[in-house]
Amino acid sequence: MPPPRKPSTIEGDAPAYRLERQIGYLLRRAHQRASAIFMARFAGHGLTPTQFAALAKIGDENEVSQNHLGRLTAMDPATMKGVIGRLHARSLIASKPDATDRRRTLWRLTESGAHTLAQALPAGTQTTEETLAPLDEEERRVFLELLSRLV
Amino acid sequence: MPPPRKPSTIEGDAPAYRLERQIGYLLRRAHQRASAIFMARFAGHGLTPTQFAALAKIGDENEVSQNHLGRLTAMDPATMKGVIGRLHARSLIASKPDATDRRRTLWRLTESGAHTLAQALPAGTQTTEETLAPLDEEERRVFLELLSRLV
DNA sequence: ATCAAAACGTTCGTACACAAACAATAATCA
DNA sequence: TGATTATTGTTTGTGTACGAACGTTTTGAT
Repeated sequence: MPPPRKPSTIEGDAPAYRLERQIGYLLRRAHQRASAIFMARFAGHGLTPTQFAALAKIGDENEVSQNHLGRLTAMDPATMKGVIGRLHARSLIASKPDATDRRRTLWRLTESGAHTLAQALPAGTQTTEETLAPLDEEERRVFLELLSRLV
Repeated sequence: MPPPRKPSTIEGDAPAYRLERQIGYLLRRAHQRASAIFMARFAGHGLTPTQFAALAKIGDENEVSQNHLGRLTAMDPATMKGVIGRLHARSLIASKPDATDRRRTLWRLTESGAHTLAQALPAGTQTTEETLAPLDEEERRVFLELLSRLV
């Protein structure tokens, strides 16, 4: 007669639900690590990942409304408001009302913002490089391909 | 003689830095999506991803100190404090002082917490399933393998 | 046994992330 | 045109995430 099955908390018996196998958990940890690498690389620039993303996209677009920028950078309006506010407080961006839509505020880089962005851009590339360091070239390609399909 | 390279902000010319190719950005978006799926699946249980992770690990460990639980679930002490506090406020967990180390607080599931965890566990598995839906079996295996090496 | 270093948990401050509700404006369509 | 619907941006509230500084307790090295 086999020994009775013990509850999963007993030593030597693996739990049924393995946290470290859930993608949600792994994505959270990978994102934590990527953010930490980013913050270290950008320490001298004083930019967070979302602030840098917003700055880069404003640079690309030249002029963009707040909600549209949120869609371009995957931030909801409430989050965007905060990010914009902090960039604006540092005079990295400036606004003007949209001439044809009085609901909109258009944002663009200031000279200082363009300068900050240009200075910071290499750190962006380096961050991706360092975050992917555990993988070789082929693995990186595959990983980015699969990750892109999960967003 | 090739045309001169224009600055990245000019129409029709792709920017040098592509936000949507940076893993940090992709990880943030994938994590956002995974969290949204989690919250939908766990709406009836009233648990966030971190709360569920903590509950599951306390269940595995039977009895665990606050900082140790933080290491098991990838939360720093300040974050752990908040998560523990909310679980405790709902009486899903209970504490007692560690007999041999007066700095420590040991946490365990209450009956209600064990019940809630048991009820919620299937939703955990379903969340991973739904989050990985865009990938086939082989792709999931590869993705989890690579992601595990990036945490 | 003592003293320095480490670990435990707390507090404060800043920054995402998002639901929900809201006023103002614009777009749509009957 | 006039009413309905959608979009833009704001506010409030809750929940991670983490740096930094702190008091208490334990550990380790001398």
